[in-house]
Parts: sequence; structure tokens; C-alpha cells
Amino acid sequence: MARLKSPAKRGAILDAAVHEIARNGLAASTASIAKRAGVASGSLFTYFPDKETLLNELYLELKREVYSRVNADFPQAASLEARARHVWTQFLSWAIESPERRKVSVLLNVSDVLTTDTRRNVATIRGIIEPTMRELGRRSVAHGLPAEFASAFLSSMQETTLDFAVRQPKRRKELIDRAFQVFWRAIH
Amino acid sequence: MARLKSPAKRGAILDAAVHEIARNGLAASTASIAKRAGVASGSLFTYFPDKETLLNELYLELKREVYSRVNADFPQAASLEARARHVWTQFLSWAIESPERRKVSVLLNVSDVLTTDTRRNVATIRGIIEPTMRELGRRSVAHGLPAEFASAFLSSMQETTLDFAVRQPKRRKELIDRAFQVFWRAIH
Amino acid sequence: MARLKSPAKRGAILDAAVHEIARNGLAASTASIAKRAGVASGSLFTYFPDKETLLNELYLELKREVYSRVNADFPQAASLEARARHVWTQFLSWAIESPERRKVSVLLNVSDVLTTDTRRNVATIRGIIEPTMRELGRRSVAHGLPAEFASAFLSSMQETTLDFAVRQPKRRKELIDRAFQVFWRAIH
Amino acid sequence: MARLKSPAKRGAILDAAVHEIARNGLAASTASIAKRAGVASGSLFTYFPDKETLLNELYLELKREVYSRVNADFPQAASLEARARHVWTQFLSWAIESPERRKVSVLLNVSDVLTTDTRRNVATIRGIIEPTMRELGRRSVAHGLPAEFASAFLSSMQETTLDFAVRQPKRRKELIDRAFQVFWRAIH
DNA sequence: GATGAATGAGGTTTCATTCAT
DNA sequence: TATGAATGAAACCTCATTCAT
Repeated sequence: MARLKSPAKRGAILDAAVHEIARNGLAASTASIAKRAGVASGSLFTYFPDKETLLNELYLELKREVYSRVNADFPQAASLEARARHVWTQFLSWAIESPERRKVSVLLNVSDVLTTDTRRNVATIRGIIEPTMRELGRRSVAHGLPAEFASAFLSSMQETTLDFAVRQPKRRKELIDRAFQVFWRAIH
Repeated sequence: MARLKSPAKRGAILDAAVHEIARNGLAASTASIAKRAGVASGSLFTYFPDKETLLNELYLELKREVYSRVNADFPQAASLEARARHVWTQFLSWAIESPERRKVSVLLNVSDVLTTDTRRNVATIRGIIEPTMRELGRRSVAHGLPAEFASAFLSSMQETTLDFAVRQPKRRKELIDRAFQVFWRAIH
Repeated sequence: MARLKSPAKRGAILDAAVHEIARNGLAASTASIAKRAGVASGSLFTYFPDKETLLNELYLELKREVYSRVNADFPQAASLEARARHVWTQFLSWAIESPERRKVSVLLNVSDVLTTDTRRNVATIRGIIEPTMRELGRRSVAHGLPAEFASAFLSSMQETTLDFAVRQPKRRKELIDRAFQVFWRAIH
Repeated sequence: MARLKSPAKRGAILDAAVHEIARNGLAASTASIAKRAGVASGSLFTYFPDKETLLNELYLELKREVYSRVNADFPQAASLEARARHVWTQFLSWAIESPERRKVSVLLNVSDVLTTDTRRNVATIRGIIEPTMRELGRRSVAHGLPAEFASAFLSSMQETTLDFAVRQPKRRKELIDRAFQVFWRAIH
């Protein structure tokens, strides 16, 4: 009777991958990932056909995680500012809590291992916040700019803010708040 | 006298490295770099003791390049806005003209190969624009935020703008201009 | 269960190492050793983490071999002379039968690859003959000399004898016997 | 007419070779030797056509050095014992004073780089002590053994003694003396 | 399904030697 | 003659992937 592929083991491999890649970059070996996951090196390949696929699925997983965090308790009916602030805050708190996951996410994003398929899938995942982002584009000063500009702008200001928030844990809350105000002022 | 180490060859290796890394990531092999540079595989190591050093010097070179571009014709005496706009425009035109160099610069920046020494050296290189950046920090709405926030913010908005400018060559000039207005509004 | 690391293969690698090193010195390449052992070049490293370890374990193996030969049929209860003669004869017959192994043992011994750990382990292995060696030290004319002198002396006379025994196979038995007499006379 | 380039430089290279080889074994690179000798890496090859030749000439040089030490003040007319004791003492004092040179000599001797030509030349160099060694063979208890046995035996006992003398500098003189007595007793 | 030994291409680096200067 | 840059073969070792058990 064939044992079933265990989702727990799959998750362990992905978690291990995060850790190893955060430490050693994308060059982290599959063997080291398997070892940390507590499975045999060969077993990794029963869960992922090859390293490239593992990396792509890992990225998807990380994105799913961020967006599920952002989507949770999303104040659908609130003002645009309130919704934007929610996105802002939730993303930053995830990034601060999970620095390794975030680092790996960045690494994967700038690398060339992500397939167009993966990129498309990520777009799909964004889901619930998409309308808010589009509204941001339409109603902001950026409306002469491409539609996605406002959203990309928000992302990049988050990155900036993140660096400072990480380095100054004590002022974290204040920093995040003030930076959002700057952002909102800019865009509104 | 034997032949002297030729700066031209050193440059060729660095250029080749840009090309290969843009194509294959930091995993690009030293052999492929040497080959593209037109030197024997071993010769690479007469110019750089090891790959890590090559990568660090490459980063320095790229940064030197950007900053020399930004520093050139810098309107010292002009208004803060004019100076900020100069930085904005010059950086973006470099990034657009040299997409490979820019990509490699980003790759190196997020990787872990850069030594603290290299990071410190880069800071030194920024040179002439530093006072402008500090002034930006002081005189902007971001003045409750850390001093470097304004500068980091400018950087990240440049990244955002860059993506759009690259994808829409025709609206490029306009995009760059409008985005700067958004930035200035935000910060001012 | 995957295949288990096969002791036979490990042995084959060690044997191959003996052969290659006897031919080319310690510079013998791991690739050539693997090839002669009939395994892939990479497989060598599943048995030994690196060349240095391979060399150290090889030395240990060779010493184990000599001492197991010397310890076998050791005439515990016999006279000191009989015991010394046993050591003398057994070592020499091993060295004569296995000239390559002996050569490699010497090469390793004068090189700097042997760790202090390995040296200590070898000392442990000597085992059964140790008391005889100490007795030799105590009861010999060398007793004013350091305790290990007698034993070192025996070793070095064996080396001398070996050279001649190898070159004159016909007189071998006689040579070994006469040389022992000289030794015994000297020490007694 | 023998043309001498710069004997001083040649000597510097040989001295540097001793040092480097003592440190890193025969794998010491020609570049490191040249560097330590204070000449350019290429210059080494104007003094020695290749590394192998360098090594062979180095061995010859070292042997010349020992034998010139042993031959100096050789008490031609003295008793056999006095002459043997002279050889014994002089060699040991050289070995103790020049541990690096001695180590390199041993390394070269057990390696396979020495040509038969070199070995033959060394035999020639022994010169003045040869008759004494032959006499030792004839007049010793080893006279049933091959002629060179006595001489080889003396050598190997010297090695043994050397180890102890090096490790116990304070008892050095006494050790050397006592060990000679053991030797003489054995052989006489 | 799980395991980990086996594989061999490929990576970085070293080095003896050559040769332009 | 002296120099040291240039060369490319070869060394050691890693690694994604396969497959016998």
C-alpha cells in the first residue's frame, strides 16, 4: 500500500529551504535543505521534481503567506486610506516577524529562477487587495502614470520603511506610522 | 621589464563579468567570464585574487560609475529641488542606458558577497551629493524620520519609476518627470 | 534502505591509494585513485571527506596491518630475545611482502599530512608489543638513554636491514637473522 | 669554460627552496621559492631549467654541505673508533644546527624526484670518509653482512639519535655520546 | 515511499613554464 | 639578464539528480 506524500514533510522542506537560502543564498544545496528538513537527500525529489521547481513553489508559498496575512481582517468597507494603511501595516509586520522569509522572497524575486508561470500565479494570489490598489491608482496624483504605479510605489516605500524599522526596533511603530503619512501625502 | 598588468584587460574582465552575471546570476563561472573577456581562465586570477574580490570590485566599479554620472554637471548652487531632480534624472538615465550593469548592481546588493569594507567604500564614493541628501532629510516632511530616510526613499522611488520607464520607452521622459513630481510633493 | 557504504569499496580506494602514491608520491591525484579503485571520482568523497583524511586513514590502516601481523602469534611467555626476534622478523616479512605499502607508510610518516590525532591513534595500536619494547629499554645497555630509545633503535635497524634484504632476495633469511644478532649484541 | 651567472642568486634560490620545502613539502611552488629568494618567478628558470632539476641540485648541495662538514678536520690517522666517532658527531651537529636542511634532505631522499644520476653523484661526494666506512664493514661484526651494512647501520642509528637529541636539548651532548657507545658496542 | 550511495560534470583555484618587454 | 603577466592543464571538491535497496 503506497504511503501518501506527506504535506507535513513538504512543508518541512520548504521551511528548511527558507533557512538555508537565507544563510547561503540560492546556491544553498538541496542536500543541506533536505538535511535540515529531516529527510533524506533523495526524498526531496519525491516532493519536488527538481531544484528549480522547489524554488518556484517556495516563492509561491511565501507570497501566499504574505497575502493571506494582508487579506485577513481586510476592512473592505472602510475608506481608501484605511484600506491602504491596513495593507501597509500588515505587510510590514509580516516582513519584520519573518526576516528570513522576506529575504528569501527578495532573493528569488531578483533572480532568474522564477518562471513566467510563477509570476502570473503570484498576480492571481493578490486577490482581495487588487481593487484597492487600482482605486489607489485612479484616485491618486499618480493617475496620469500607469495604473500599477501607485501600487509599485507603495511597495517600494514599504521596503524603505522596513529597513529602518528593522534597525530601530524601539521606534518601529512610530516609524511605520509616520512613513505611511508621508506616503499618503505623496499619493493623495 | 615584463608586461604590466593592463587596465584594459582588467576592464574587459569586469565588463565580461557584468554580462555573464546579468545572464546567469552570481553563479556565473569565472571560466565563462574569462572566456568572454578574451583571456585565459587562469589570467582572471592575476587581476583578482578570487571570485569574491572580483565581485566586490565589480560592485565598487559600478557604483563609481553611477556616482560619477550623477556628480557630473551637478548644479551645486541651484535650488534643492533642482539638485534633487538632477540626481533623479541622471541616475535613471544611467540605469536605463545600462540595464545589465544595473541588474548586476542589484544582484550584488542583495547577495551576501559584499564585505563591510566594500559597503563603507561605496558610502565614501557618494561624495558630492551627500550634502544634498542630508538637506533633503532636514527640510522634508520626513524630518521626524531618520536622516537617511529621504535619501532611501528617493532611491526606492527611482526603482519603481525605472521599471515603468523601461517598459514604456515612449513615455519615458514624461514618466520620469511626473514621478519626480510625485516624489517631490511627497517629501516636500 | 539505500545501499550501505560498502567496506569493500572503501578498501578498494585505500588499496588504489597505496598503488598510486607508491608510483607518484603524495601528489597522486584523487581522480587517479578513484579511477584505479573503480569508482567515480566523486565517490571517493563519500568515503573520505577530503584527501587529507584519506591519507590519515590510510596511514592508520597500514599501521594496523603491520601491527596485526606483528601481534599475531606473539610469544608472550618467551624470552625477551625471542619476543624481540619475533617483532623483528614479522615486521621485515611484512615490509618485504608489501613494498608499496611500506613505501607509502614511510612517505606519509615524513610528510606533514599526519595529524597529531593520527599519531596518537597509531601509538594506541601498537598494543601488545609495547611492554616488550619497554622491557627492552629497561634491560638493555640503552637504559641510561630515554625509554623509547631501544624501540626506535630497533626500528631504524630494521630499515637498514630491509634495504639489503630487498636487494638480495637470496640471502634474505640469512641477512635478517645476522642483522638481528648484531642488534641484539648491541643492545644487550 | 663554465659560465656562472650570479652564484649569489643561485644560492639564494636554493636557500629559499630549503625554507619553503621545509614548510610546505615538495609541493612548495616555484613562485613561492622565487619570492623568498628575492627574484622574479621567471628568473628561477634561468638558474634551473625546471623544478625537478632544482630539486636534484638542491639535494646535491645539501649532501655536499654535510660531507664537507664531516670531512673537515677528519682525523685520518686516528683509530677507527675515533674516525667513526668524528663522523657520528659531525653529522649530528650539522643536523641539529640545520633542522630545515636536514628535513628537506630526508624529504628529497624518500621522494621519487631524485634521478639515478643524482644518486651516483652523491656517492662520489662522500669522498674522504669512504675508506673508513669500508674498514668499518670489514672489521666489524657485520663482516658477514654486505659491505655497506655497517655504514647504513651507522646512518640509521644517527637518525634515531637525532630525534632524541632534538627533543632533549639539555641532554644532547650526553645522548650523542652514549648512543655512539651503543653503536660501537654493537658493531665492534 | 524512503533512503543515501553513486555519479561525473562543472566550479574555483594553483602552478610550472613561457615569452613579450 | 631580469621581470612578471599570461597560459591552460590539472587539482580538489561540490552538487543536482538517479536508482538499487
